Amino acid sequence: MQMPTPIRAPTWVSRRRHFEQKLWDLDKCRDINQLKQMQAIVYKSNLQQDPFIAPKLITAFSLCRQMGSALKVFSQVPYPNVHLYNALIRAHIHNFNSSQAFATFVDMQCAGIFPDNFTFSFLLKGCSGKCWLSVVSMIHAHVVKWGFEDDIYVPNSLIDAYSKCGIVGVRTAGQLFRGMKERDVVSWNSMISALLKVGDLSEARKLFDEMPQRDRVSWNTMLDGYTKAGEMIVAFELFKKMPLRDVVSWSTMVSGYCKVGDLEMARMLFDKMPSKNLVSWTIMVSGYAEKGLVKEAIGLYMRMEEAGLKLDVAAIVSILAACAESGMLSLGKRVHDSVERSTYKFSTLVCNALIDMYAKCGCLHKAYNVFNGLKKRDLVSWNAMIHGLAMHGRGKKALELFFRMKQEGFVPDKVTLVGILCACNHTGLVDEGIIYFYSMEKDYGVIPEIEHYGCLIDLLGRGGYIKEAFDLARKMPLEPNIKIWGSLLGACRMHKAVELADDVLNLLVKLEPANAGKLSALSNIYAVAGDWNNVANIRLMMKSIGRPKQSGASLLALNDEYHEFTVMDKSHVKSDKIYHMIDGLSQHLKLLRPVPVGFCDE
DNA sequence: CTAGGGTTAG
Repeated sequence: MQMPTPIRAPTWVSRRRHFEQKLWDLDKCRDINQLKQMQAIVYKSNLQQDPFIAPKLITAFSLCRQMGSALKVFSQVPYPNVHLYNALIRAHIHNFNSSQAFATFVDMQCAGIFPDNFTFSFLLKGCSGKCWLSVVSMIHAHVVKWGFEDDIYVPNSLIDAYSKCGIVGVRTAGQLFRGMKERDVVSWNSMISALLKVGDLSEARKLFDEMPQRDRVSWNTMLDGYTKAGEMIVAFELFKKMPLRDVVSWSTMVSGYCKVGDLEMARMLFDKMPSKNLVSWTIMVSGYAEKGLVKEAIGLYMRMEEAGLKLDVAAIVSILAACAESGMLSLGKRVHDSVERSTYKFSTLVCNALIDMYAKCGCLHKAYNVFNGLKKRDLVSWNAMIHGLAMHGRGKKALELFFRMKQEGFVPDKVTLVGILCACNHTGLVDEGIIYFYSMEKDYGVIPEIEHYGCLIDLLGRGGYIKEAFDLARKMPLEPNIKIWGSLLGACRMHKAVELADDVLNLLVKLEPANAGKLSALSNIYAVAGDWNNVANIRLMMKSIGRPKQSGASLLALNDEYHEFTVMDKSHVKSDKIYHMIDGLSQHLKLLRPVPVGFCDE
């Protein structure tokens, strides 16, 4: 039997349906040209005030970064309703303009439009990533006032927003959570994640065990909590217990083992993963790179490329950060090559990572090339370049750049000032450093933090103002950390100040009793000064701690091969020649300049 | 017939 020919709808019907569908999905449109076409159709059909179409247009424009057009659409509706206001609030938040979102919220109330539960969810989303406890509390008050505290979405958003406001916020979130009439899995997960953010593993675990049902996010969140804390044994137990393990679970474990330095275990899990994605590969490659395992890192990176995976911004940035950390220039260059072949070479984020990587690897000219070629520099770009120059003794150049960035209208932040102090420090500009430090709050509104104090103390110590450095460390409003004592110790050694080193010893033992490395540095100071009694004391102390000092090693990369050196290392076959060379070099340096800092600034 | 929640891995 012959099948009847299907009746085809006339083309105009299908075209109309086509447009209807398009209008329906208007808010999902992410292509600006298509969007403009659609807008023309909307205007032609006189639908620009349609209560269903107008919000969609606003959303679409905001997603295409066209806030001007979005605002225009809004202004053409004579009496906007809640939906339209909500759409505009969300549009501002999509464009990272929370203050405009709040302004819209105020406008809306002035216009006599009541907010609804959506309004608050959107506003709270605008607080995420920020630490705005007072703002969140204010929204919370409005939520109570308008009676939305029992709408499950709103308190869930509140928990999330509070959880980003430090320990106080998390406590408030906890109160809110306990007071909720009903909680869903999102409420529990948000609360667990909040507790983990402030490092309260045990409380998080309590909730995790208590919650009525757990989904994969619950398990993965808890797993991540343990891996971030380096608790790999507990993490592994949880991992085994999980009813279902997805890519995230596996990747979390791989990442955790990488972080604790167990690359073998990490690789074993990586190989066993049922499925891998870009993130998993990135974790493993970065893990190798961060630990300086060149062959493994590059080998895996190449396999990743062969597997046809295309790096995204996050992958590039993580791998480059790992390269910067270990000084793995070879892999960093490969990543740069692949960046050059992609559109990411215009990305400020990616270029900043490249600048940092090259600077940390000592390739200042390459860092500078990237910096110069950058179309849109942001504060991070300047900071990375300034810091890079500063670290390598090019303090004058760093300061020059600092003046240029101010000229171009950038406002220095705390990171910039660390770079500036570092520049002064590594160039022997003691007076300048002191001046910058004591005027940074007045000039740039940056209140000195521990890093800034650390720079200044190091600067004073190196400059021979040991007494002043100690006084500052004792009098500063922050608790000195191990790095600060370490730098004071270095200063004592450099200037043979034995009596002050005694003070450091007492404090150091209190702060970090097991840090045998610092103890041995101290014993060296006594040794230099010929105080053999104290040398013996410290050796005894180190013995009682029972952890021999792990000697610090220097790494030198030559043609993708790493050479490791330790103090007095004689293991190299040509070590005699090497030491001969070093002796010659230091003789030469002594003749050049007696000061140990500031030797290579142009 | 509109829209919303958690971000859990790099």
